[in-house]
Amino acid sequence: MILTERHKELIERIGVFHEHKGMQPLVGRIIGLLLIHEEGEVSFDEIVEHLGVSKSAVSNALTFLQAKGRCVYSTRPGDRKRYFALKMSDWREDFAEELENIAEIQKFIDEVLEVRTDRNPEFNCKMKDFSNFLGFFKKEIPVLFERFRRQQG
Amino acid sequence: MILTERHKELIERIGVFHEHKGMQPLVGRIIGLLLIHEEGEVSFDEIVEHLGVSKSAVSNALTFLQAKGRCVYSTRPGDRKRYFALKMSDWREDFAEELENIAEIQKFIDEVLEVRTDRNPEFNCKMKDFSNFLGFFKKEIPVLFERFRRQQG
DNA sequence: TACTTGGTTCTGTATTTGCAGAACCAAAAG
DNA sequence: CTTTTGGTTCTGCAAATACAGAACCAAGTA
Repeated sequence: MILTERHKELIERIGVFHEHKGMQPLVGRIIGLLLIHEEGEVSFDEIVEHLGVSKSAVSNALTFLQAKGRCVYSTRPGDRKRYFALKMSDWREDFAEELENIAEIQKFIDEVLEVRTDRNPEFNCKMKDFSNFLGFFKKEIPVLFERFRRQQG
Repeated sequence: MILTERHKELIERIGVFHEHKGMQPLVGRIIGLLLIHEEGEVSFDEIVEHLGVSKSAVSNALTFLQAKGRCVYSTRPGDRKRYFALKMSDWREDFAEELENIAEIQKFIDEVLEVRTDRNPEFNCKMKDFSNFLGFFKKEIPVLFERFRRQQG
């Protein structure tokens, strides 16, 4: 597959987006390439060539993506190459996990409430309120997915 | 206020949590300290002493937190010190913003769908499905807050 | 057997990050 | 005016990051 300027520019932007989420630059670019590539499956050396980076960098980035469960590879009979693809099928679990991660702050809020005195009841009250919302939010996550499923039919 | 070992250890854990979100270490520690401190308002030099860091580092971290709108300071008559506090009142807006941020991936998914061919319809279909969910999710965010408000009465 | 292919692991390095320390500045106090 | 207080800005550096390049390895090929 030949990448146009538009493709390349979009890959860069997807890369930067993922950098902001804490991933290393190349990992984000690879996600972009795997999203954009027509077949959805891209060989190791195609990644090296399209992104213009070293084999070692690609090897490390792919190991990371596989460890995170965001990427898998398949092989083909009579072909030693590995063809890498995103696990798009897992978007529900991945997204739910992200939501639960941001709600993790509740654990800390609750621990803080345990060690706080009553000297600033208003502050404590707002924290308690936030904690209650986070508890509510976590319970609502599966409900949200269920409602989406029904709405889609 | 004197910080116990438990306080200090909790501040560290809150710091690491925020580091994972992409903040620099000291910023996370300061958030922890402001959460734990009884009065909720902490002077500049108290931060320096409790966290054992330099004035310059604290100055930069506080500037960052204020720019992000997560922190404000107040002053007291006849006292030139600034007392810093978290904007706990803004947790709704902050949390909503975080949710919208993680849903931002939809923009990229849609752009990718525009440039993709039909050579892998199954992959495209899963992406479309994800995009639809993200659209649904964004609309549901305010609904979620409203339902929480009613439930709390 | 030696050679190629496909990828991994090791070593070194340019760049970036995160902070310390000192110089600095503005406002208040003496 | 000089000194002190409270905080900011500038300079420099130690450590971490992210990658290149080379050595390396296992499995297949000639």
